[in-house]
Amino acid sequence: MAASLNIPIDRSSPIPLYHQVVQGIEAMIRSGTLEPGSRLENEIELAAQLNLSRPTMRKAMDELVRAGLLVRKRGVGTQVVASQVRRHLELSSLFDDLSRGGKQPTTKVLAFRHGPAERDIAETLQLPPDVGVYHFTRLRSVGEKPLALMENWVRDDVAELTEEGLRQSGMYQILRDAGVNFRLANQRIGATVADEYQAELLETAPGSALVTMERTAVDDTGRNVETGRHVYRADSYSFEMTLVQR
Amino acid sequence: MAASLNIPIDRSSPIPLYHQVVQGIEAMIRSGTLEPGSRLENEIELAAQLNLSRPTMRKAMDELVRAGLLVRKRGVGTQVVASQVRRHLELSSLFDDLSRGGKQPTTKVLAFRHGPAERDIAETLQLPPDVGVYHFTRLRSVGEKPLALMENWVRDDVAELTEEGLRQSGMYQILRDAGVNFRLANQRIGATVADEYQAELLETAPGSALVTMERTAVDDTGRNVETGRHVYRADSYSFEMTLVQR
DNA sequence: TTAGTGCGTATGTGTGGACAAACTGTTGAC
DNA sequence: GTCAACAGTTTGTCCACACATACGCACTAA
Repeated sequence: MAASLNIPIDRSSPIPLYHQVVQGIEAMIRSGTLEPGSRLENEIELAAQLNLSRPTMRKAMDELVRAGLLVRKRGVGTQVVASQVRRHLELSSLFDDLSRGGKQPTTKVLAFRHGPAERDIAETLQLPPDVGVYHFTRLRSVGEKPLALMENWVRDDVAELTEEGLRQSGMYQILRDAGVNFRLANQRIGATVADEYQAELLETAPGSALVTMERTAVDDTGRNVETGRHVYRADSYSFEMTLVQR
Repeated sequence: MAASLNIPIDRSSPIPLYHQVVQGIEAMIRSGTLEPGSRLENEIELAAQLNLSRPTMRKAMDELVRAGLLVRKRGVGTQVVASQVRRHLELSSLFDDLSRGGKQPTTKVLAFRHGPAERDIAETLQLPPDVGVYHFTRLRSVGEKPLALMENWVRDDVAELTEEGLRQSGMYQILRDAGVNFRLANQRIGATVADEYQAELLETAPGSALVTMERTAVDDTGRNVETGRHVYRADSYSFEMTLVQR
């Protein structure tokens, strides 16, 4: 038996119709109203039920297929994916992640400098000659437990950063508030073992495992705004993601 | 000056028109014909140049925006992203990755078993009661250099696996050849340090850093086909990806 | 000089229709 | 009884059109 949708569509809302449908179906899947593995009515029928055109309905379903929540097969139909799906790895900061998880992250600024960039950083960020960088190192903890040691470089023509500001909130939040719209980031995840310096700060033993992450973030004007090198205690942090076949 | 496109469109090809455009633009960007940061003509004009409708043109550009190669701004136009963009982290095996990189991966099967699943594995794979698993451990090397130690479980109702087959090619290749269409995978990346067993096999020192990866893969019918726990030498392997803000 | 207004331009959203291609189950021939 | 051809269903692709909305710039008025 194919499942119908019962989603309120508000045509006066500023939220696009297809996105209202996306939110509605996602809510039904995550709440269990649409069971894993169940089959949906065909596109034409669903569009008619919600008084939408088929292209609009399809656009909504396209997004859900990309997100990995639905699976389509020509000549057969559309199904809800059986396994639970995490949200796609997002372009967010550790601070936001922890905050959303109900944790209380605290930040200690270990070093803070503002000036011209070293050559390798200037190259990584593709900096014009007259643009400098903020360079700072932070220790991020949850409760009393240190979690991450983070070194970052931010070009100084996108926002004004202060040591005080970095203590108060996440770097990404500050940059977003300053009008930076992040678009994408190149990221590399690896592993290393703690040296004495890292071990002392992270309150772990030298030689214990650390997750390493290097990231360079790009804004909507195509500038490389920020690059950083982070290490995380492996016993407290790992990267989870859902990969979707295209 | 806004850039035009010069892409051959073959309307008799089985490849959809919008995908031909995607391939064409991507090729122009990667070859440098379209320079990073350069602006494209507007959608209407580009569609006209290629004798396509605007929706088709937009669908192509949508994909490139999602892939992080283009950036659009309403009222302004479409630009090529300045920084170089890696391909999105794909649902592929280490074997494929190495082969594409021109390497010659070799595989040693350390253990191979076929039978009923342990309870935690049965739960992870959501196995029906009468389905068993293949359980095997492999050592993957490039040249003489060991790179990864991989333990996997595969449900036995999707394909027939043999020790010999696993020596010859990658697990994903075997499963694909057997008609399994992978759709998505949940994956977790972390770090650990090598114990004596791992160190000996990977020809490194106990206590050296290893990248860990756990993955469960889902096929297009929604079944959890495979799960595995891998460790990689951190000095030889890391995970690279491009995150795209949506 | 400067702040605000308006207009042109480009992308964003939504509709309707047409035909193609793939999969499934059934029918019919041998 | 087996297998191939066929028809029905459903998603995939493509087009033409209309209107909404955001951005940037030039012009205007205080």
